[in-house]
Amino acid sequence: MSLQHALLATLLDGDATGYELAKRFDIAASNFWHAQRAQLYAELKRMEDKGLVSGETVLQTIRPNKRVMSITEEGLEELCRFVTEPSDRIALKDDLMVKITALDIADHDAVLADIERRRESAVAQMARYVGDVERMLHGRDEETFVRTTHRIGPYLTLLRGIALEEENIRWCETAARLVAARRQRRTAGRSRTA
Amino acid sequence: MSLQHALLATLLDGDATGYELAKRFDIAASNFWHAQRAQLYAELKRMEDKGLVSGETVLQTIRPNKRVMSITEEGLEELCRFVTEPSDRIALKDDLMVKITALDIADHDAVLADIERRRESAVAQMARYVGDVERMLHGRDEETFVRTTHRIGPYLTLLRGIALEEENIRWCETAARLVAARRQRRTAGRSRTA
DNA sequence: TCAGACATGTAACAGGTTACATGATTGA
DNA sequence: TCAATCATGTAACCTGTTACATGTCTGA
Repeated sequence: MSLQHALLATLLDGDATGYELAKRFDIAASNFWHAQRAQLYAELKRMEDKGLVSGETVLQTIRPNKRVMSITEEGLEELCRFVTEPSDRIALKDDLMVKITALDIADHDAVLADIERRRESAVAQMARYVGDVERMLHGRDEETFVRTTHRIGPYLTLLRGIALEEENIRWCETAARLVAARRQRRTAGRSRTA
Repeated sequence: MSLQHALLATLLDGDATGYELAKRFDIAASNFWHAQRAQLYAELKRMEDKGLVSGETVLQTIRPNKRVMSITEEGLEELCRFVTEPSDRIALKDDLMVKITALDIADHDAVLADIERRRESAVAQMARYVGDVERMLHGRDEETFVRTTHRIGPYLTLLRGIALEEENIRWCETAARLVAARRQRRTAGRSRTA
């Protein structure tokens, strides 16, 4: 299982509580992983038992106490080992594509609305990624950035996120066009036979 | 859960045994879903109990007997209902991106090899999809095809698969270039300080 | 002769989701 | 006043993976 590895990689950005980590993970890993908060707490506990992370309780007065997790030497080693292992194939589940497969037996308007929702969220997500990249480059061009930065990993995953969303948007537009064209045909056919 | 819906959609291509369905699913849904054979048998049984599919046992002599599943009226209705529902967000887990995130702490050569493997499988997968599209169009141009075919759903998911793989290939090339550039820098730095 | 296709399934385990419980503080 | 943020966690349940069991036929 590599949610553990995903969490270790996220901790490279600095120590965090489970709560903070969940939010960070949701942003930083949004284009390649997703996990529930409830899952993180359980996973972090297991990781602590294994010695991959260590948690320190910070007492607070007006807020509930928190446990700040940090990656240990062993965690770092385990992450290194994982990074040099060959990867599995991408696991994905896309509801919309199931609907698209069965599109022809159902109401086209509902599917068109669904495609439009997907397009809109892709546009929004892409804008976020573009902003992140600009903040990361901080005025430098890519070549300079790659030469001078401490870590290029997060930059590369952002590029991926942008490319993925662009592709998403393009596909949504094509699909909407073709489905709409077909709906016309069906409607025309219906009025002819009516 | 919508593995059930994914299976119903796959059965629109015709009746099938669990075994056949698993193979079909692996090909037709390869760019948006993946399921284990063991899971299908369990799921099909549950679907039969619900009345979404009906199975007929076919006795065979030289082969083990088989159960051919077909979608029922109720299954069709349930699928229609599902298609008009709004979709969830895409769920994906990509190991490689976790590795890329943590790339900077580990051996770059291993990651480069991993990126290259990903690129190669994307190239192969794309070639398969392109072949599928050609077989589907069967000499017709897109406009004619969309006007005359019985189902456009499978065509749209194929377009998506192709776009996804193209994007994959492009990203792999960019990432490999940037990681290689950085490895050079590191190696140069090392020899300077040695 | 050996791998792979055909064909179905179970059992054990690992991973993931949803709902619930608690409760103060802060900003709209 | 209402929703959101901070902060942690449990319990029940649902999904998904891996390994195992069985046995013949076909082609390389």
